[in-house]
Amino acid sequence: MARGRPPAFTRSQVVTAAIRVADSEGLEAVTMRRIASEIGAGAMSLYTYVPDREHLADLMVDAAAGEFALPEITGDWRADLLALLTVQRELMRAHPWIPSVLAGRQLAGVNLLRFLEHGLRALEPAGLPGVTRMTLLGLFTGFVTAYVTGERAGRTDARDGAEQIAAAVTSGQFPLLAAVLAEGGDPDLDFARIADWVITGLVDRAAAG
Amino acid sequence: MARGRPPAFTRSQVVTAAIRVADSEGLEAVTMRRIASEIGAGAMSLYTYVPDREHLADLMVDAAAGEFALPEITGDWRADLLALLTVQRELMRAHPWIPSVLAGRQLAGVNLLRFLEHGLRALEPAGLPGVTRMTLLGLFTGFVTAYVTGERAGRTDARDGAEQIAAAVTSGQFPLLAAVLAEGGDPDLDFARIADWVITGLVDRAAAG
DNA sequence: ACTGTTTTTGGTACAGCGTACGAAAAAGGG
DNA sequence: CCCTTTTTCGTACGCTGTACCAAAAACAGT
Repeated sequence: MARGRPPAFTRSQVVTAAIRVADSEGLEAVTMRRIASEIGAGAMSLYTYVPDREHLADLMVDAAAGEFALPEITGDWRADLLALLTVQRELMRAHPWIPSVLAGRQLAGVNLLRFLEHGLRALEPAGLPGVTRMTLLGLFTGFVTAYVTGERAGRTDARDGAEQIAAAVTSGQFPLLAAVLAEGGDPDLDFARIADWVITGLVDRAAAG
Repeated sequence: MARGRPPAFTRSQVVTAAIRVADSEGLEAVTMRRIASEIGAGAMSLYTYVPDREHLADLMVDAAAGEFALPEITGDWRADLLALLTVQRELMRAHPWIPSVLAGRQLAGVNLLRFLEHGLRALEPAGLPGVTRMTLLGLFTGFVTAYVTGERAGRTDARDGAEQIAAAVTSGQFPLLAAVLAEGGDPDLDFARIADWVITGLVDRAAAG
């Protein structure tokens, strides 16, 4: 068995290098040549392990998801879902490029399916039909994505697109926005609290029909 | 006044052409050369109207948002927010590439700020602090994005990544997922109902603290 | 030991990308 | 009529993904 020239690398090696580069330099730094040189391979050798660049990005997301252990199921669906969403948040905070790979698509890698299966288990005691549970889990992930995005924007927008907002506010076209920004106030809406609103609010109403 | 050679095109012309191409052939078909030839300009002439390709994408999102009129505010925040989210959904359905431009970032174009201002107005009767209102609106948008993404995935994944899911299901690693998929059942969770869960669930709990 | 067979490696090459640069063109002001 | 200002767009460069293919490296059978 094992005919042919033996592989000098592994798919996991490729994907891991790509994740490392994306984490430190952004997704646009992940080029085939760059990742190849990162592991000491020729550029074209990557194509033995990965069909193309787009597929590589998908594999990166799934591999990143695989880094995180899923919390035990306790049977308390509120707590279990909160724990799951907290892990998803950690995942996106650790790998800020994930939302842009996931955007507008729905991947089905093993580790992502693991998350989904876990969510279905957590939701079991709530007694909802299958389709509803699936839909809710998709929405939960959407919330986490939106929260993390807003969280990071709050940290960077202050320097980044601030002049655009400032101009808009001074223009007087957006009085409520201006008022809210003037009012300031610490965000201090911690993740656990909002996530609990989302979870409880949605599941309760879904159960009510 | 008006010194110098007069412009042969307008920024809006560029952005409109880019939107048309993105709508019919996807965002990756939006290249500088392509858009230029679309309006009959030389490739480099675009840079008079747009700083670079990334900025063009941002302008596309804002211009697309500008196509949609915002519904009247009635004072019933539940209905008003539902109407707003419905418009946002229409926007993303009309321009499926929007989520991938928005992913992981927070734009501040005039038309997007108009949406935000409108949401703040709709939320006024709910009597929430400014920061909370802002956060909720961000989450609502995240919900719409997730819903639309799931909606389209339901239509295309059946042909697209189905073999990946099928393999996972047959593997026996994901019993609950397998059960849910076997159970089938029409999604039939219409947007208005779920959006109302989200709105009411979140606002109620936010009001409760 | 030699000769297929099979697989991986990675160099070369190509089309297409964003865009820097600069000469030509087209307007108004003096 | 020329000077200044602005826009136009051809040319060019470095970078991208990746098709193609010869060379290399392993095993199987004789």
